[in-house]
Amino acid sequence: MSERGFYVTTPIFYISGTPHIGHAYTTIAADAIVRTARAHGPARSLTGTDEHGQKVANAAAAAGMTPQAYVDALAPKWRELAPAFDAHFDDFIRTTEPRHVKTCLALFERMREAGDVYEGVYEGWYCTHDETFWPEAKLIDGRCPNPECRRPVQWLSEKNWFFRLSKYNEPLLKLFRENPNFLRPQSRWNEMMAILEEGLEDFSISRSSFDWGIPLPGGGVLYVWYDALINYVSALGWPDDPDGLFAKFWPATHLIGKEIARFHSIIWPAMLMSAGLPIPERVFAHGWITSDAGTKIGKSLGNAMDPFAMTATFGADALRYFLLREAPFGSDFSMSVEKLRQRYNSDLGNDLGNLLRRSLAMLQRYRNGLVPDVHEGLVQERVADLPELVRDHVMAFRFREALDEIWNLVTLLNRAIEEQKPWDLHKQGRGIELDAVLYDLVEGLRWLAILLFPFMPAKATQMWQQLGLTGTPEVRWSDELQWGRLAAGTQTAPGDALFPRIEAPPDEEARTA
RNA sequence: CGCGGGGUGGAGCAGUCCGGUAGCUCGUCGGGCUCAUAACCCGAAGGUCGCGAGUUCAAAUCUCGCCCCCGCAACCA
Repeated sequence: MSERGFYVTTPIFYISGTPHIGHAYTTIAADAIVRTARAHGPARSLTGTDEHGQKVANAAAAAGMTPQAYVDALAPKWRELAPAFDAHFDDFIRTTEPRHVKTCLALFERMREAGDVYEGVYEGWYCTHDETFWPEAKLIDGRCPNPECRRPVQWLSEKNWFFRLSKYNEPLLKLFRENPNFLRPQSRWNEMMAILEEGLEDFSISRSSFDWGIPLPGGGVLYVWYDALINYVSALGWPDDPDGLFAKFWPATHLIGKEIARFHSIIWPAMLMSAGLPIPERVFAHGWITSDAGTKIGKSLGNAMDPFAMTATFGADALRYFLLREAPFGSDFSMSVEKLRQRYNSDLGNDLGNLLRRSLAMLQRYRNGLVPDVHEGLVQERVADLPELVRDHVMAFRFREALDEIWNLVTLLNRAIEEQKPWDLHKQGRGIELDAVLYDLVEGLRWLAILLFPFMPAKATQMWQQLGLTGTPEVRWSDELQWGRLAAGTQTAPGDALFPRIEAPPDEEARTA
């Protein structure tokens, strides 16, 4: 890694929504990647809330509150999201904070100076109920095309600021063609290329029909999406950059859901180009989590799995593991409490948890829990290239592949026990061979704790402590993933089962919201 | 012609871009072991890779057509 730090962001969450498994997914993935990056060099992560827009204003009015009081009341539930999943973010930004307002206005000004912001008339058929403008062609019998609405629409027009997005059509095409990795996975790249090839149109970046937004000098407020995207640089202190964060960490890696790929891979880069700032390093749009029936998880469908309830049953680390191991990152996948339970029992309980327990139990029984002399050999050879493999996978968002590699070590150690049969070595008094196996096991487990820390920070720390180590496995990989760092004579401390078996499927409450 | 995803052994999925003995997890069956969370290890059974045609020495993979499932088209990550 270069001197420049690694910077990953989640989208900022729309404040009046309800946290669901999808938010947890993005949050967890961002946390795993930043923890991995931090094991190699400086790294920073950001999440936050998107608090402007007419919907928020309306909801606040309905609740009899000012918009500010309303968002202040809702912000805590989003702050609690990350900690509930053992995720740690270096910063949490709210779009109502002064630092964000300042940055937005500065960026707007830059774009205007560049000649990319101009005044125009924003008009179209408007459905008051849905708060949406519809193109003429979409209307059905002159009414709102939303099947659940179908109300009459009215012609609205207001004077607003427009962003000359069309000017960046060619530069964006060039970007996509020359740097296919700018947007991953491939399916999203294809989709966005199609949009670019169709041609981009300028769009309105301000509103004058309501006032819950960032006020512009000449009147009106910024369009909520325009304002929202800027959070990624306002959190770094641009343009003043008092702490040098922008210089050190920009450009970012944006982790998003596939439905907002257009905003992050087309509009946002265009805005940055206009302002003369570097575009994001990469945008990765992950897939959606669906229920067993293959239907999308969403509050409106009434099938949202409550991620908080799931952590109550299985623990945050198990949920983290499941989400990152179950499917290739980027595709949709379905989840259920039953699937989670199965993976929990087989991968975590049987393979990993049981490995730790049986290893420490033998060490306890045969060597009073003291780590024997360092043994170099086959296991050492086999794991030599593991850290690099895992790191490369994680940094390319291949979480599942990273975990597959790590699990190869789990299997290797379990197999080593079967093949070496420590209980026989003990009975036969073959102490040197017994020490060799036992060392391979505990040192292998130490490696596992370090490698698994980004995925399961709490459980990896428990492993660390049972191995008799102090602190946490949050260490520099280049320093600590050296075979033989586990010192002879270390007193191990076997403890509770890492992942106690969960037999009965949890009640239905855990799977519906 | 609205957009997109998908159809691979009992279940869930990789593999498809860059053709070449069809792989993983779970489950099932058999065996081994007894350190361990009835866990672990080994082996086996089980698939004409949705259908048809084409290209090719060779197709799950490329081309064309068709069938079926699902999501989006509502500011839901």
